[in-house]
Amino acid sequence: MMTPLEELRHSASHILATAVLRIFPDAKLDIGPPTDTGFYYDIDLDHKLTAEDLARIEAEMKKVVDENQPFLRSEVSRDEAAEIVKSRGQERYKLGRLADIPEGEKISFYKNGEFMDLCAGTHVRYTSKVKAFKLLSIAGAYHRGDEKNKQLQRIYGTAFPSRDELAKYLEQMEQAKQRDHRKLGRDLKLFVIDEDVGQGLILWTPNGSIIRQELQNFISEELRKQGYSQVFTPHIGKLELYKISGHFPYYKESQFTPVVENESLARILGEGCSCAEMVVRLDAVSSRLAAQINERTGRETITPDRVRPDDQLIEGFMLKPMNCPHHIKIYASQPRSYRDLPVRLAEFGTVYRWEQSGELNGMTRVRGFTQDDAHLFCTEDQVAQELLGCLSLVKIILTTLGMSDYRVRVGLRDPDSKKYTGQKENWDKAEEACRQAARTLGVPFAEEPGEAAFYGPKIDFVIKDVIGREWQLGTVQVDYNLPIRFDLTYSGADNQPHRPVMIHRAPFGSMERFCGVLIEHFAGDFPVWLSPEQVRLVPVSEKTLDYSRELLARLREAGVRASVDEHNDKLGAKIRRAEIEKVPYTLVLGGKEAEAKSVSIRSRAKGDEGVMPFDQFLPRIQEEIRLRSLSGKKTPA
RNA sequence: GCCCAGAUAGCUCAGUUGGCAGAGCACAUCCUUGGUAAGGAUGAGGUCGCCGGUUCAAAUCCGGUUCUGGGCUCCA
Repeated sequence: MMTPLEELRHSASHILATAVLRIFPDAKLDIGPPTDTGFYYDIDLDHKLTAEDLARIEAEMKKVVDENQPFLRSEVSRDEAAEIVKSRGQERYKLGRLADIPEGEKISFYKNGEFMDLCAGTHVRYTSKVKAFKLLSIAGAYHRGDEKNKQLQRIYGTAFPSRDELAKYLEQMEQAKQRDHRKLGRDLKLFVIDEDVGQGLILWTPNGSIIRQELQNFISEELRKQGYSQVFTPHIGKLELYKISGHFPYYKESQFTPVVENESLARILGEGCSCAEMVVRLDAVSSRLAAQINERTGRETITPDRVRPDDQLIEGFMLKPMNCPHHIKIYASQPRSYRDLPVRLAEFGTVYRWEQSGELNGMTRVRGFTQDDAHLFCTEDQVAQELLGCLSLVKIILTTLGMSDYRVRVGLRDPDSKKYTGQKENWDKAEEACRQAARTLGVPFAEEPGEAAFYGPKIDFVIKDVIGREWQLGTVQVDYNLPIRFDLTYSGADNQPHRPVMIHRAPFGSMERFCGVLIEHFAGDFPVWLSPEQVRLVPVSEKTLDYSRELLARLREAGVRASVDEHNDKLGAKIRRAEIEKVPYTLVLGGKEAEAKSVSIRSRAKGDEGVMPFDQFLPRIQEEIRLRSLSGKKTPA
């Protein structure tokens, strides 16, 4: 059953189809459902739709609305339905859609004017009910969402019960555009992406680097409190490392091509090795490694066809697509006792993944990014406690940033599938631990069977920003697989080797995505502790330039980020500049202030706050920074 | 990767049927020395994304390519 709004939008999509068929009678229709924000219709049409076509179609839709056609439902048999579809020349997609309807379910059509569509309904009574609508864009969309199928043209639009609501929605879209991190990133000089450096590779400019550094400092402080050790590891690792972990060639598609050693490359070229052969050899492993992995995992994890003689193997390195193998090697670098556990290794680790070019987006979807990563090595019994620790960290940081609106998804195994590694009892324990941990947060959480990784259950964080958009950021994952593949052990109280459990966690995902979300969350109005420039000193005239410079030195000495506006402009223009650059505090310095060693405070949050001695202002802002207070933030619109 | 649309000064954009490259903001210099969101004048700044083609002549037309945007697919 549709909500009234969905009904309205669904009806709008039928009106869209009606209009399209009037203009392009040979259009073949697929489906046209309502969405969260509007509706679309997928259409197969040789003519490439243009923006002008969109205007024409919209005008025709208005006519259909004015014609005030009733939406009429009729129920028919399966054979009759097929006949209707064929008689209208719509068999290309509609017959397939008809076949999707389960046996025994009612088959219905909805008719308005000359248009009739296979449709479960429901609809508004008359086309005239759809008063406030707008077509928004044309996009390509694969039939049934499968990239192997033909790509259809999708027309997106939206509809609301009233024109006011439509106008409000369009206004909201406009505002969202204003706070887009790509726009703010450029305006506030936070980051750039350069064509010559590469797509999806972020260059953090000085201002953005300050924000990232402050966040990292903050996270690091919390990690130290929680007993983490910070480590550094290189950006590359040998191909074999990822063959042991199983990431290569399994995730080869989403990794940068391996860096092949010069000697290896020269030898292969000398042999006149074909491309196909080269690919096989890249994937291949030595018989020694295959035997090891198969022994450890207790099954034929590496099949004999992947094994090649040593002289055919290709030596090379990979840009690391994840940090775990490196951290595992740190764990494995010395004997571990149960008394040492948990070992918590944290790193702001930069990883590289080959995202498809069409899905790159600003800072939120990139090819090189730095995870706030950590790997916890613990005993079975410690898993639950460690999960709690991970979640409390998330809670502290999100609360500090004023992002307390979030939910978690607990990914559990699919009870019917056999793809999971590890023992059932461990899974049961780990899943229950995830469930319990999520419960302690006091935020909504959903259990999703089948969403677990093959090596363990996980907890995902979905964060809602101030304008209601949701962002999937980090995850916490329990892993039984890698400790086996790397043969990790610790000595237990019984003096026997035991297998540790690993927890992977990157609660904020990556610094890039997190900062991107943060930019939009704050609309660039960062709290004082995160602001690249915390104080702008504005001399009323050149006469107080010296006083301004004196205060600048004192602020810098005190660790406050500040600058003097030395432009030859009037006060109003300097205030405006500070306002546009979103500096939280502007100190206006005229003759009176210089005389009294005071400052006239204008804050981003409250405007003109009056005059105060500088010696009083300094501790005030220092305290605000120290507390990582949100109070300096402009109240969100 | 696929579909569609773009790319002109640091930014936002104009540029007609192919005929000398434009505006506003920002920037620099000078005048002005000021009291809470734009004082005035002058100036500098461009191989019109890149490569090739058509043409007497290309920002403009054609082909290719790179990047960007909106979607689709994907996201360990």
